Amino acid sequence: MYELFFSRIAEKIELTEEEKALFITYLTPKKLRRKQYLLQEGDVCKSVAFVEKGALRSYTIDNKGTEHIIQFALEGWWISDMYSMLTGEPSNQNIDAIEDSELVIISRNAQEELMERIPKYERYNRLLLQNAYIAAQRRINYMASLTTEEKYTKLVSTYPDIVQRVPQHMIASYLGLTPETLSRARKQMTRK
Amino acid sequence: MYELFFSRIAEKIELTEEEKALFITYLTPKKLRRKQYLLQEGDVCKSVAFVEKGALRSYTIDNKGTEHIIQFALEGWWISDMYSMLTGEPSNQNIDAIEDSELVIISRNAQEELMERIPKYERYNRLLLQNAYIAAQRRINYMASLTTEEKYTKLVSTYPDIVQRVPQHMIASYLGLTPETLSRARKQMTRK
DNA sequence: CGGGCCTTTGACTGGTTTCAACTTCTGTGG
DNA sequence: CCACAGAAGTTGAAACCAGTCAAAGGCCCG
Repeated sequence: MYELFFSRIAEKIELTEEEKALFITYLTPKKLRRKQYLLQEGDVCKSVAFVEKGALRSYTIDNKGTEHIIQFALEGWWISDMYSMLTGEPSNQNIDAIEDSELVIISRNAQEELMERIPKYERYNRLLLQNAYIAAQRRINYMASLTTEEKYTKLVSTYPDIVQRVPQHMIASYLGLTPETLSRARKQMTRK
Repeated sequence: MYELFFSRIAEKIELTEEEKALFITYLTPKKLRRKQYLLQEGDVCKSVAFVEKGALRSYTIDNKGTEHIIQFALEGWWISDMYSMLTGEPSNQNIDAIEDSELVIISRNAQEELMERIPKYERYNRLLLQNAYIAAQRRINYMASLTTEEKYTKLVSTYPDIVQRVPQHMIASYLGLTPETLSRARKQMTRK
């Protein structure tokens, strides 16, 4: 249990056995069925989730009823609505499972305490956020500068596992396209 | 000197006088003229910059020669190419001054050492990154879900100072629009 | 005062969205 | 295990919005 969780942490910081034991007391496992919500719009987000197994997504729904996918999270990824968690305001996002999933949950308080008691974990989180921020900036850049085909190609090369496991209309949503447009772009590409 | 710098840090962590003194030994002031580069595409980014005064922007240039603004930084903001700094690879971004500016520079090494010696500063950076990441995610969401007019309106309400001080074609670039489209959108809006 | 940059405006083009119909796939219950 | 309903993906046609190209006007800076 928590194998992937600790192996991912070990990539960035070294925990002693005692620290690991302490860590475990703060963790809660959780299983989610496909299509089940982890967070619903209107709820306050009170934890972060690490994906041990499965696949989730976070998304918003605009006033026309269209979903906009903010993030996917496969094995080894973290997911939550940090804004809601930080401010205590109700979330405008939904998070649900794309496949049956197994998660490791850390509550907001647990997160704070862990960082207090194990400063290395604060470092871990800083590094994580740094990577997430860099990736987000890059995504913004791609959204503004790439053509439809290029966006899709870039996604395939960067996250092939996502493209394989996630339904195409969600990929389209993630890329800021309609399902029809993505379908047509893919067709175009196979002609080459 | 460094007034704004330390007052912004004080909003998130408390530094003792000794710590502050130590801090100062790691800081380098730098002035930039309007249009002067802080970082050019192809260079490796070796520091982060805090804006004491003035306004900067970071941007990429795509293969058609079009600029895409990634970020603005006014007084109190940080700016750098974190990816290049982290990896040591040449940057694909440019950073230059929109107005004559005064910066506080912290080199990559200084940054690391400061976080080692003053763990609170690591916390500060985590909090900073958290906010930056949240803002980036929100921007992605807005890019995908808002109309042209809504994007502009949102920017005006969120960062009125940016809209006032930055040329309109840069605002357009930041929003992922052409200058013409933004001009027309603004015209539409004044009719209401 | 002049030149260049920025913004605006117009006409045209092209890519994406929208709406609708049809096909294919999937998972759920009989 | 099959059948069938709903979801997902594909395709077509029409409408629309933003991009492109070109030109004119305005404004700031040297």
